[in-house]
Amino acid sequence: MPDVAPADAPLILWFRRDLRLADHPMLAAAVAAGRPLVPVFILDPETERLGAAAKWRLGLGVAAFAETLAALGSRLILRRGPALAVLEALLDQTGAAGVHWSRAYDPAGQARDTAVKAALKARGVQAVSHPGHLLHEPWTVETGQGGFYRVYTPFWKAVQGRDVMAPPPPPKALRAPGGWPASDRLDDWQMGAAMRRGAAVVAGHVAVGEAAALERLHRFLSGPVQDYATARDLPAVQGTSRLSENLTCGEIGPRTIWHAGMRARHEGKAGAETFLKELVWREFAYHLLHHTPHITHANWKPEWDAFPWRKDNADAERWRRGLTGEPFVDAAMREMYVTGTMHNRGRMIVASYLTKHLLTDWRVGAAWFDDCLTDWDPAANAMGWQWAAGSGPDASPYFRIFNPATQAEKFDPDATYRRRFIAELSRAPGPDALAYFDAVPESWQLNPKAAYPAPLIGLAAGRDRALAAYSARNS
DNA sequence: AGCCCGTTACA
DNA sequence: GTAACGGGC
Repeated sequence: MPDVAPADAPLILWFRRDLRLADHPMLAAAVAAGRPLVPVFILDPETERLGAAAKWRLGLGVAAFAETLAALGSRLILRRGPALAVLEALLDQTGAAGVHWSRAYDPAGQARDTAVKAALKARGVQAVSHPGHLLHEPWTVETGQGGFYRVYTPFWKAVQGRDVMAPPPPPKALRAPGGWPASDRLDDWQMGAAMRRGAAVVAGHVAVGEAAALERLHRFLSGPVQDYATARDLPAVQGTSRLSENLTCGEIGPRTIWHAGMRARHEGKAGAETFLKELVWREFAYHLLHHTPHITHANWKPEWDAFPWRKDNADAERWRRGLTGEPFVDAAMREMYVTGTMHNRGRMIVASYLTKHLLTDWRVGAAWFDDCLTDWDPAANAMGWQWAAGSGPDASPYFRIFNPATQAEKFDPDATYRRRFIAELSRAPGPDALAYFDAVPESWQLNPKAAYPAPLIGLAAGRDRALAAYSARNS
């Protein structure tokens, strides 16, 4: 639409999970428009619904981003309520010419954004959504037949040779409006309320903000990337970039990571290609989420609706508490409580154990990850759980059941990881193992001196039971 | 991005 | 005896 608003009418920049200055197409476009800018973060119902750890972590990101904006002579206005109502009030208060944001790809976010865009356009103001969260818009990657990809490897082949937009540089200054609209105080939002005791423990393991994210990227590419292909599988080793936490809040853009990874590959750094492939796994998850949004809540393959998953149950509660008696499983579950993240190897093992050995619905596990992960991502969590359960695309066949003991021998041969997180296995437990008891709810009444529990189910018996349930459904 | 068991090849 | 490999789950 033609821009007929007065020249000094500001633009509202609606920030969501894009809390950065660099590699930010929306911000670059808004700065180029030359108008005063009113950055806003809205605690809307969709954001309120985040899991405890994700919401707490997002709050830290918002605080850091507000400081970043302040250093540029701008501000981050905080408002709470349904997004459309908040934006309409801000439009009235500022006389803004329009609202810009970076696109969301999850079903709830998309539904919200579609309604907001329609309503704003009906008011006669600009409503512009921009790319930025992904390397490529999901609808632009197509198979030869014009469909979407269901299998990772062809997706990777389609994506690896594509040009990725060069990241726009960060703006040096942001033009302030003549006056600032009122802002809530972040502390009043209590975004960490649901974390209870856990926040104090997990706080020691986060790296918040754009500068911290870039530091992680550069540290990784200047060393650990060389061993990434093998070290990434060892949970006792810090062999990964750990950027998932920053990516999910948008404190770093995927295009920045892509170009840095490509440079490392050109420089002949071993592991760089494997690293790029992991970034493309994230991209693939969003591709699937866009084309099959039911992946978040329903079996991706509907024939799995007949499978007799157990709903939530006492075994699943033991799993949540890191008390299955299976050391690799419990170490990983406790790692999540202590650090807010879980090593990828651990995620595959605990998901296999819950869905196969404990025959429990993958949605029970996915819901727990929603609540506990500071790096929670709607696309990756859904794809990962369905991959593990066997109900997803490009999924492991059902019979691919992880054996936690075999996995431990292969990937944690000296038990460093298991002992790091399970106090009961050491006479002198280390700080991470003890921190678990400080992080969990007091109502669990856990104590590091208690005996480590016997396994919930034998590994062979659990495997046989899962295979039997599967073949009963297929005969 | 698995596991397990049977077979085979070779020390 | 044990490592490597393949097929079926």
